[in-house]
Parts: sequence; structure tokens; C-alpha cells
Amino acid sequence: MATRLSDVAAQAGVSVKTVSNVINDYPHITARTRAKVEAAIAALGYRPNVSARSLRKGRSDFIALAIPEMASPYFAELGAEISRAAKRRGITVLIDQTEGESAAEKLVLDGMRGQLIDGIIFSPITTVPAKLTVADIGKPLVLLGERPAGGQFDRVAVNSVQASCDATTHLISIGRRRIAAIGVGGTSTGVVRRKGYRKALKAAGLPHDPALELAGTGYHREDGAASMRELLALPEPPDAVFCFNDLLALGALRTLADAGLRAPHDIAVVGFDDIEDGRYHSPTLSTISPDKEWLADNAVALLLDRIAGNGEAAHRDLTVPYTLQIRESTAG
Amino acid sequence: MATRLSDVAAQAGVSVKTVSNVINDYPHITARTRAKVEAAIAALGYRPNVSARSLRKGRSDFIALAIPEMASPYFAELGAEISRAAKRRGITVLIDQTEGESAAEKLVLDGMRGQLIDGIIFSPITTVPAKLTVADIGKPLVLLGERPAGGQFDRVAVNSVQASCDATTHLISIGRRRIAAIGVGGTSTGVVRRKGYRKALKAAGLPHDPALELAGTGYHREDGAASMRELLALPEPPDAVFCFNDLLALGALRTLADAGLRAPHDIAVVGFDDIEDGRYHSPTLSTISPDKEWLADNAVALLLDRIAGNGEAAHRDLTVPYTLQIRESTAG
DNA sequence: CGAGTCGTTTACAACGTTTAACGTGGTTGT
DNA sequence: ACAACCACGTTAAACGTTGTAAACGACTCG
Repeated sequence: MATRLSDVAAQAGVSVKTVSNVINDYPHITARTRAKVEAAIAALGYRPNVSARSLRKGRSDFIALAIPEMASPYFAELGAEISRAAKRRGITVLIDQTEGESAAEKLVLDGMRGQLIDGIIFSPITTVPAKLTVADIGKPLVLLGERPAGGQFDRVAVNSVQASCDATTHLISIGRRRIAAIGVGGTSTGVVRRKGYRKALKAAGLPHDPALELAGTGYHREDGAASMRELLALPEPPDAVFCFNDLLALGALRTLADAGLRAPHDIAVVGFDDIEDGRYHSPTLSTISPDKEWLADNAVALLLDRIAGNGEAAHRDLTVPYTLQIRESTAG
Repeated sequence: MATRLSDVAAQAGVSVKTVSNVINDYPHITARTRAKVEAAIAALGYRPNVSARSLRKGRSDFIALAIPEMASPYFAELGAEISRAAKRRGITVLIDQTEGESAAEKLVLDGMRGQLIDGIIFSPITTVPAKLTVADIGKPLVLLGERPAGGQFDRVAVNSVQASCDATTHLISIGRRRIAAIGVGGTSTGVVRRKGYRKALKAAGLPHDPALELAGTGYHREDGAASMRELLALPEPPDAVFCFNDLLALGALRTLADAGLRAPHDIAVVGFDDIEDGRYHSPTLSTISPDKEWLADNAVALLLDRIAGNGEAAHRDLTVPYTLQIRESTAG
């Protein structure tokens, strides 16, 4: 059924190793033999067997991307970018949904897919993995997001404190004074973004009201909607909300619409992530827009560099460029 | 570094073959030995090497899912469901973005990933692959979507004609008479859904106006927005629009909002797919809602059945249950 | 003209697993 | 007792690929 190296060799009248050499761009090969071999490969439609290859080489050219859930637009967009970035470099991405289980457990339990994958890009957000050590993993790992890498791993992340401060400052700059925050959960994301939020309030000399900081149970539209309902029920509702991601913001906007309120007229809303939905929502959503392509490309590059053997080099911490996109939900 | 079968065997004081038997659930093993072996496996943190295993067995327990793009919410949600369904059965899904290139070419060129994957779930939508034969593939394949399977492959799909007819009929039932269609491209999806659309018009005795059938260049929000702009520019704009997927519908709604028009008051809008965005958009989007979990589960089951060896059985064509979700965009 | 060199190709072993074929005691049932 | 089974072990041979090291020829040089 499947054509093997030996079939190609027979067809081309050379040894198996020579065919292998041609495939792997071994330098010393005559143009003649190379042509013969390539003709044979084409004639037989030969494709190398990745299992055998990775068994022998100890490399598979597969990397894994572990994300909380791929149906979440931000992760879907990120996954798409990372797939693309990887494909450009000839490697394949295996996407793993951690689904809120302890991702650390999953990593170790799944045993890095039985040596198949060469490394992993890991994006924890809802889960706080137990302390991982390099030894636990045994494979290169690049962290995405705010969770501190502790100098142990490479990391690629937005400066969330700064970005959150910018978002909040933007709300202040359009005259809002009573600014709520949605998503201040126990996660690293929640903690870090709240820090930026408070920093902006402080810088503007505004008090920070604990009643305006809502944790919610997650980072989905429904959580944003629920949190906004809580805010509206307050004796003194806010005049603006900074949602720690776009999904929360879209949920919050829905609640506003249901209540017959308008953004930004009644309450201004700003999000974080710049997912495509936000650009088409009514009103369109102002948001922090991280450069996802940059993020993906650098995460992949970083990981491949480690895989290539730079295991000793100091661990790098890359900061993703971002912009503040001002759209209808905060623009008069 | 990596622990092998022989390491486990040494630790447990049994032969390599016995360990292999334990792992593969070979029936005749004492509880004692099984316990010893399992203890050794746990102690050493052994994970079978999937490369070696799949090289030897010719099976990898990997399947591929080929979709146009994973950042598209419908496919992201579908991919998530399929991943879940596969994981339940102990197999892993490799997601492949075809990105509008000829997916058929990609399939053959990528050579089914060099024998790594056991089968493929293939969802063509924007691309119309050249005629594929079973022989070209050499691996089980399940088709998703409207493209006719030609009796050659298994297929899982919504009855798009019926569903489109239902959606259109719903618009008629709320009193609309000038109903446009967005997405009537040259793709199978476009053709089939237009068929249902026209069928409904005919059944209601309404004329069908070619000027109201817009092709657009794709199935994204921007295409829907552009098509709606065209419709609004018409001397006699429609009073309702059936968009062939939710993304088109969301784009169309955006154009309405920009134009100061309201759905359903001025123009009612119905979509197809029931992606989560639609449930939170303002207005919320009426849509055809296929049971994605059913779809995913059955697609995976079908594929695994083929992989298990039922290669000879007749090719099956499964019809996905759906409902019409009536929401704000068509409700008074 | 033989020794050395270089460029090109090849034989062989190895990666970790499973399957096959066979062997060996031990237990049960009649 | 004898067969029939059971629970393992042993050994060898694959699966398809690549790394190592060695062989081969042709060419250069002294």
C-alpha cells in the first residue's frame, strides 16, 4: 500500500540511504543521482513516514498548543495564527483543549503525547497550573499570557498592566468617573489587569470602589452579561466598564441592550483582545488590540529555537505590541 | 531520558512482552502481575512512544480535521466538539486549515501526513475540491457539509435545502414579501441553500427577483456587510434577508446599524449555523441551529467505524437534526 | 606510478514498539 | 493420568527511517 524508501531506491537504482540523503538535502549528491531519485519519488508518489522518521530522529516537527478552549474567539484566532506561523516553518501544530481542567495535570498525564511532540506553547488563563519545573516537562515550553514564568520558561505576553492602565485611562479621558472592572477573578489575568485598572484610577486621583470590581465565574459572554446585571442593580451604577476580555464586554453590552441602555451614552465599555466579533457588534467595541500575528510568530520562533538546542540560553520574556482601538462603545 | 518498555519490565520484574500485554489489555493476565506492572508504570511515569507504536501497528489513533479556517466561529465550535468527541474515544484530532487553497490538492500533497493519521474528517465549504476517489485518499474519509458525496464517501450534513426553506418560510410567516438571499456563491453551500430559499418563495407564491440574490466573495462578516450595502442601494430594497451563514448575517446587521436601520423593524435577518456571537449580538440573531454535538459525535463515530475495518460497508449519509431559533432579528 | 584526498555512495545498526512462534511450568477437570 | 487450558517467558523479526562509518572510484600530487 504505502510506498517506502526502499521502493523508491529500487525504482531509482540506488541505495536506500541515497534516497534518504536526497530527501534530507545531504550536500554531496550528483545532480544526476538527485534527478533520478526525484523522478522516482514523483513517479511513485512517495511520502516519508513520519512515525518512522520521528522514531529514528527523536524529532517529529510537531508542536502542541495548549489552550483553554478553541471555541473561544481569541484562542481560535490565536490558534489560527500559530498554525500559520508554524506551517511557514514546516512544522505542524497539534491543538489541545485543556477545558478548565488542571492544565498542568493534563500536560504531565498526557505525557507530552508519548514523545511525539517536540515542544509546547502553553496558554493558561482560567487554570492556574501547579508549579511546573523544567524537569517535569522534559520538553521546551513557551508560556503565553500573564502568568509569571518565574525565570524558568520563555514567555510571550502583552504588558497587561500597562494595557489595562491605558484602557482605563481612555475611559477617564472621555469624562467617566465611576468606572467598573469585570473579570477580576483569581486568575493571573484578573490580578494583573486589575493592577493596571487601579493604577489608572489612582493616577487620575479617582477612588476605587470595591463594589465596582466584579469577579464573575469565567471569561465568557454569559459571565460578562451576569456581571453587568449586578452592576446595574447597584444603587449607584457605573458610567463605564473595563472588561478584562472582549467576550465579557460583548456579554456586558448585551445586558445593556436588554436593559434599554446604550453604550457609550449611558455606560461606556472597553474590552481586551480585539476579537473580530467586537468590530461588527453594535456598538462596535473599543478594545486593547494585541498584535496576534507578532505574538504567534515570536512564540513559535522562540519554541523552535529551544528545540533546536538552545536549552542553556537565558529565558526570554517577550512583550507583544498592542494598540488601543477606539470604537463606538467609548466614542461619543 | 525517556523511559521505555524494557525499563518498566525491569522495574516490575517481568518480561517486556508482559508489560506490552498489560498496556494493550491482553485478556490473560493475573491481577497480581497486572498490579505489579501498573505500579512500575506509575513509578517510572512511563508513556508509550507513539511513534514506535504507530510505526509497528500501522495505527496512530490520530485523525485529521480539515476545515477552511479555524478562526471562523462555526468551524471553531465544530472543531471543539469534534476534539471532544474524539477524546472521549481516546483518539486525538489534528486540525488542518485549508485556507481556501484547493483542499484536495493539500490532502494529496500532504500525503495524509505521511501515514500518521488514520483517517480524515473533511469539511469543504469555500473550496470545491477536484474529484477525489477513494483510491486517491487511501484512508477513510468523512465529508461534512453539502457537497455531494457521490456514494463514494460517508457524509454528515444538515438537510440544507429543507433548513433554508424553513428559514425563508419563517420570514414569509412574519409578513415579509421581498426577501433577499446573501451567499448564493458558486459553492455547494450557496447552491443548495439557494434551492431551499427559492423553494420557499415558490411555495408561498412569491416571485423571485435575481437582483435580491447576492453572491459576495466569501462567507465572512465583511462579505455580509458589503452585500447588505448593495441591497440598501437598490431602488427597492428588501424587507428581509436570509443569510447563508451567521457571519454573513452579522455583517449585514452591522451595515443596517451603520445605516440607521433596525432589524427586524426595517429589515428582518435570519442566519444559519447558530454561532455563539449571534446569541449576544444586538439584535440577537434568528438562525438555523444544527446540533453540532450530534454532528461531531456521529462524524467521529462514522470515521472510527471505517478505520476499524468496515471498509466494505455501504457509504452512509447522515442527516444532522436542526432547529430554527427565532430571536430578535426576526421577532416583533 | 603508488599514496593520499576528495566527493559520492552504500551497508549496517539502531530508534521503541508489537506480533509471531514457540516453550515452559502450573492449574484444573474428567 | 491425561488433556486442556492458563499465565507467562524467550527469541526473532518486523515497521520505515536515519546516523555512523566505511567502501568506492576518480583525481591530484609528489
